[in-house]
Amino acid sequence: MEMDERKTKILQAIIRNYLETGEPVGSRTISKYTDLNLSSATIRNEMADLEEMGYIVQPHTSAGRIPSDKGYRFYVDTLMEAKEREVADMKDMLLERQDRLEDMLKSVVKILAKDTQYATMITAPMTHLNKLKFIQLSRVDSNHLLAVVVIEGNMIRNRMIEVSEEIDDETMLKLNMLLNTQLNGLAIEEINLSMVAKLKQQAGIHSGVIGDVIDEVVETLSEDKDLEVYTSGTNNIFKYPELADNESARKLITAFEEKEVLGDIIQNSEPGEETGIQVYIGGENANTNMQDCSVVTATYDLGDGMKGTIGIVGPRRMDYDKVVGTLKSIKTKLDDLYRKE
Amino acid sequence: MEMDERKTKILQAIIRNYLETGEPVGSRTISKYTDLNLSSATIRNEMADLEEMGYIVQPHTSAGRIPSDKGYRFYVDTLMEAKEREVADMKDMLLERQDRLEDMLKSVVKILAKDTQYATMITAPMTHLNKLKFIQLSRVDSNHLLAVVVIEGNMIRNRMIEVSEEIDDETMLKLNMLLNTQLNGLAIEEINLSMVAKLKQQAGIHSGVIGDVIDEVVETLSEDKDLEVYTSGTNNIFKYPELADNESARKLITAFEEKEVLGDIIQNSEPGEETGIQVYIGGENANTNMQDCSVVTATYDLGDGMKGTIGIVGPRRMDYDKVVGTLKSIKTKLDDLYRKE
DNA sequence: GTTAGCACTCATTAAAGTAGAGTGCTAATA
DNA sequence: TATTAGCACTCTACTTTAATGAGTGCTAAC
Repeated sequence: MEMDERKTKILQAIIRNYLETGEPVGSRTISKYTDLNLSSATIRNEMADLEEMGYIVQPHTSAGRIPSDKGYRFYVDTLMEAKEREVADMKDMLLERQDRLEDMLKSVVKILAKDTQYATMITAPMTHLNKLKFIQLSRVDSNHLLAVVVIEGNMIRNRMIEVSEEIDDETMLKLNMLLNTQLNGLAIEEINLSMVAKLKQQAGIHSGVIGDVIDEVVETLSEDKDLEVYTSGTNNIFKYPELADNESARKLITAFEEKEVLGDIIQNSEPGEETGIQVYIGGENANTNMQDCSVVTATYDLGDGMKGTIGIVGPRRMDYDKVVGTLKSIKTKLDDLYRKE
Repeated sequence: MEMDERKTKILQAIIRNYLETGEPVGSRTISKYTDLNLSSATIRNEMADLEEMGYIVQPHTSAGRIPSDKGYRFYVDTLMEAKEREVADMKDMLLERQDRLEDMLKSVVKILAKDTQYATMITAPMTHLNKLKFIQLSRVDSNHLLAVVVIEGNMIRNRMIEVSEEIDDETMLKLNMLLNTQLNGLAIEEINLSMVAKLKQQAGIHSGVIGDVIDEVVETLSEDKDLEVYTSGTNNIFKYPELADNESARKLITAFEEKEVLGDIIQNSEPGEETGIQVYIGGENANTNMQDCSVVTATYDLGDGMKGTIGIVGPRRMDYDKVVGTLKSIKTKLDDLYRKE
């Protein structure tokens, strides 16, 4: 049996209706809902077919139908019309362009959660592929040095280093020069052992300090592998009965608390062809805690290889049109934001 | 009517039992539970008295009694024996003394949540009373300066500053000198307008940049008013039926997501006499979202006026002995940690 | 002052009955 | 051949009723 136009229309009507109400939809409803002018009996026959094909299921005999994962998938792939949607407040916010990326991300998830009424998350752009732009070593007090590392894209990392020997101003200057001339422009993968040895040699009697510093720099650079994830609107899950029961809620809250888990989910999402947007429906999610819900992710790109991901988590019956539309719009904005200049 | 020893014993027995089971306790249970050798009828009479005095309540006629807020209060104030409790893992962790305070705090809440099975939170030590220790201004690229500010206690803040005019090395050196000689050792409150004016004057043609920098510095220093709060074990609330229903859970999750709210709660807690530990039972909580639960806070002190707060949130019938004991122990450890040296 | 005994209350649970939504199937219709 | 009206059937959700039992308050006896 294959999908004809009428079946498609009916399936669409079922899904649309179910997205709205959250109740199984019956044949009579569809008979009136659509402009097909078919009796409920005919619809019933078609629905039996759709069920056989696996697009819809019955929670129990004598209930209406609800979309299966396959049904949603069909809807998302071929039926959905996601128009870019303006998000209020977002525009102003992005125009201001907070100088702290962190604050910007926090604002984005927050606005997104408020706008969509789902739980949202966003990862800071990954930087471990990036290049060292600038290192500054300063003496804070007699036995503490401060290493500030700036990475391409102006991400800043700093680190206190304890030193046993006191270091005079002249040496500081020399060390700074050394570090900057040798390391700038390198990606972390390029900092290998032989280079470290060379640096240490050049540092002479201060090779110990240089060693420490480089260790710290490398660690600093690799450290954002446990990348930051910001979340918002977790409480929105209580708006959807299918997620609000004790067990599901616990699972989700746990997942949202353990940012590492979130990071995995969000990071493993394929960039998703041309759009950069991916939809994972129910069982399609790799993470077991997420198989009761749907996750939509969007990869944004701030240029210089700095990519991050936005994720929206809601019930299976989430408003895919709206969510995808919103994400498209935000993705575009973020992509444009830094690239323009 | 006043509290005699027998009433006290009975009240204690009721509370202990209720803390364990979460079920209203009846007179017969107490009659067997205690070593008073009294019949249930006698207990009933005493319980009627205790109810009249407001220490216990009946959910409904023909149910046993449960402690009222007043009852818990009495228990916490005079009946509880909180012995310091070792927390596994904690010791090792603190000995290592992560160089990033942030990581340390994250570990603490995590371990605490795992140990107590309640939801936990911790604030980073407040620094806004602290003094500027060190400022470093560096040129990152032609139109970006990086300001790194180190505060007493080695808290680091940094900030990118956009400048229109390019600044040469010599000027950078001068500006750095100027900033450090003039501002070091000052608390934020001491940086006033006349001082800023003076600095600008001294900076001559670069007064614009100096102005920007000072603005940023001041903002940077004040910025940790929206202080960091780390949380863990939020999902533990689902372990306690009285908090796990939809409405209560939503409230709590929301509170835990909005760190500002948490910050208020945790910050407004009185240091709590000699122990530094405070217990807020049910309605005693100022925040409306928290009135279904109990909150125990402890103020820790890393020296140099750097104080932070730990909070544990659980049901009214939380194991106060354990929680207070644990907090005492951790508080001591944290207090000692940095002070020793 | 303490306790045994008893009537009473009320939440909880189970069982039974009712209503209604929706289906599948059949036979009639266009 | 496709569509539809009609009907018996199914199953959930809700309401009602009854049974159970834990626990109380009170009284009278010890």
